[in-house]
Amino acid sequence: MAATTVTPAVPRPAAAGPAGADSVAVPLALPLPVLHSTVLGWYEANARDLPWRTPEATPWAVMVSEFMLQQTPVKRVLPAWAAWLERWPTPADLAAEAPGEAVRMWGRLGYPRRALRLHAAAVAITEEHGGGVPDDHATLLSLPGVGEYTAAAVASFAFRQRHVVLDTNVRRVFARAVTGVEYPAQATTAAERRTATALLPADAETAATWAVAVMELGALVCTARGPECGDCPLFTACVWQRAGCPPYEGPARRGQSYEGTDRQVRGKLLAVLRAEHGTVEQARLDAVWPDPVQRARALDGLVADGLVEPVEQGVYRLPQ
DNA sequence: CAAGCGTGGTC
DNA sequence: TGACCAAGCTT
Repeated sequence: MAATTVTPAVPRPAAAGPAGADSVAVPLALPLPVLHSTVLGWYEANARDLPWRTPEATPWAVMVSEFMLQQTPVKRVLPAWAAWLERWPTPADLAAEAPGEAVRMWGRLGYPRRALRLHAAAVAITEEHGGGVPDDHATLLSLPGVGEYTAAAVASFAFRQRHVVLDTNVRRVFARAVTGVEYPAQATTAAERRTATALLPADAETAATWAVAVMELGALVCTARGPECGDCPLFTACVWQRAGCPPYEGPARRGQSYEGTDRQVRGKLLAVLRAEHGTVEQARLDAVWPDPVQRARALDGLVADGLVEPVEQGVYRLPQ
């Protein structure tokens, strides 16, 4: 079958060259409609049964899931998400509480600044947007803790709109299937965005399902390590596969050291504060880490971030 | 824009 | 076992 050339949905300015000169050649050996039906069919048969994907899931429930899923695996999010929504079924419910309660409820999901930002987003929704999660991308993007990905995800998944949803899974699927490399670059490029735009179904409802379907393919089959190419619906079309699965070439991908870092100390300090419902004396915090310099730096950082509130000299608590 | 930000699991 | 990974955001 001949390779299909896909023209971007949003053409570049004419000044960039003759018409079509800047079109994105997508050497996927599949016509676009076949690509769509292949991935959508795979999704229908293989999608996980996740609670935030059910018709009963409110936009707020979808938004909470997106915050929690930022860098945290689905398995750990599932129970936390259910407990969160049980306690705070609407943005107003969360906004009515102290930010420290959000931090406490966040538990051990990691990156607790997300809890603070989710609380701040709930306050903004309640005070500035009539209590309902905004349905347009730009307004979503203006909320604390909502970046390009999360705004597109909420608009797409909760409101069934047509958006390019580029997360780490989608980027990896396109890197392999379309570009023919094992891993995408560290930062999202304009070329990636053009490719994703070119492949997005025209119909909004279809595009919304397409977005979650490609993500799911990346999460379940086209994984970072040990992809199950034998189970992949794009096996025969995949450019990386056709090239013989060449290994990643490029700069070493950044590792996340943790042992001995300020992050580890912050985690230990905050764990003490989370477990204590009142105030905490300095001595209890001093017990979590031997180095007083690093300990002080970590605590200062938590205070600067608003995750910890100094009450008086040597006494701290979660923010009220 | 590269670096910083938690926590747990995997190979 | 240490490096890498997990639906990113902010500065």
